[in-house]
Amino acid sequence: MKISSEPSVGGELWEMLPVGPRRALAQAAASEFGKRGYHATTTRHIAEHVGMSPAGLYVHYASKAELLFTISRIGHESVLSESSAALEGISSPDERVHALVRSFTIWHAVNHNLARVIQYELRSLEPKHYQVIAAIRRSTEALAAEVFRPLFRDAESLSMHTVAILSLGIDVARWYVPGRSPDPIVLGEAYAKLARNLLRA
Amino acid sequence: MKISSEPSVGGELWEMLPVGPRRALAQAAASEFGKRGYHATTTRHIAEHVGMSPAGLYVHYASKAELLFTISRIGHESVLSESSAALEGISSPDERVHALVRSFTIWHAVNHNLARVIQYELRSLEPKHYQVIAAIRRSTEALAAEVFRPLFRDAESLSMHTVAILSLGIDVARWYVPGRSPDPIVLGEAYAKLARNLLRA
DNA sequence: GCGCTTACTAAGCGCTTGCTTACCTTGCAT
DNA sequence: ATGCAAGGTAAGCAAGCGCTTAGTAAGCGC
Repeated sequence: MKISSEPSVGGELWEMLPVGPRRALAQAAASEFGKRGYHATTTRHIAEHVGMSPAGLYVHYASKAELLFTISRIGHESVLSESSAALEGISSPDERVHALVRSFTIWHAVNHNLARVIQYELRSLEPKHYQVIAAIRRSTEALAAEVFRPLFRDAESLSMHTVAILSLGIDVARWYVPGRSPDPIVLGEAYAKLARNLLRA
Repeated sequence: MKISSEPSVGGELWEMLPVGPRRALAQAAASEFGKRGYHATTTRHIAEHVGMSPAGLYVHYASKAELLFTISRIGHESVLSESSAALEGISSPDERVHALVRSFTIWHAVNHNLARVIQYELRSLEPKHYQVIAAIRRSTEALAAEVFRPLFRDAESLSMHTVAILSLGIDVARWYVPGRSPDPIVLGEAYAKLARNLLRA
């Protein structure tokens, strides 16, 4: 049943936005926010990135905050859906751990710029936006905990190991440098093995 | 020889600054930068935090950037010295790994606010300041690699495992919440065991 | 007592910020 | 042909920013 659509490592990230200025602005904002941080990035930076006047941005987005929200939502939904997709058809607990960690790590390596935004700019979201994002994050964490649960007895130990393994993937966004760091797929495979070592207590 | 001075978990962090407004301002800035981020924090926030007028800050620091540099340097030097101190008198490779990870993790949990600044505001440093900070970071990473080296054959594997284990400690700064998260010492002990599991390949 | 340094404040300057306004095209249904 | 919505620009506004200036008050050596 996986003939027509392979996982294809982060291809259709921006597909939920129409081709055109709305998508281009979101991509530009993701790039700039990821490089400089939300508060250090000006609307003029973003506009210039797409070759538009500063005012042109407001034809497509109501505010800089809405741009951050859009980006953050797309990123979080992508992580969740790719993690979920990676588990499809896999039933062995060990293999499920492997598939999840591998997918999660690869996502943060391939999309390290966007990952920085969604992981480190949560506090820059407006309260109403944050609530929406937080809900998606809870789903992702719940999915991970569900995958790791078969390997644990007590909830406390499960919780700590879940946090630790997600930490490994998330922190990739902080240190990953395209040229100097390992290939995403190599890294994902290595981290998946690391996680399985970590989980045999 | 350890009669008078125990490690004492992050006690003398600010002692290199004289008691008084200079120290108070640094602590206030660390607190505000950690909470809101460097670029979202204004000099008025910091001044208000110590009950001073916005202009009073500039009697003790030349700029907001110098405040960030001072904080970052103190934090990085503290991590390095505490990590180094934790290894004193320990010769068994396994125990050295345990001591380092334990100390590193505890530091990031106890000082999670300052840790956020030193780990996530590197790009906010001015180029000249960054060079100084980067040198300290290289020392810390070298220390960690030295501790892990006895357990590895090839340099590539050592490098990846070093990054991964430091990731665990650093990412504590991102998610740690004083009331809801484990006690720093408990967490440090747990993560040290995690790291030893991780390192038996 | 005097002069000088140190620590601080009130006021505000120059600049940048996010965003708005007024206007100008272009494409297209009627 | 024409009316009009959609997408863009030039100019600029109000607010907030880091930081400076001018002045005050207290402490201290002599």
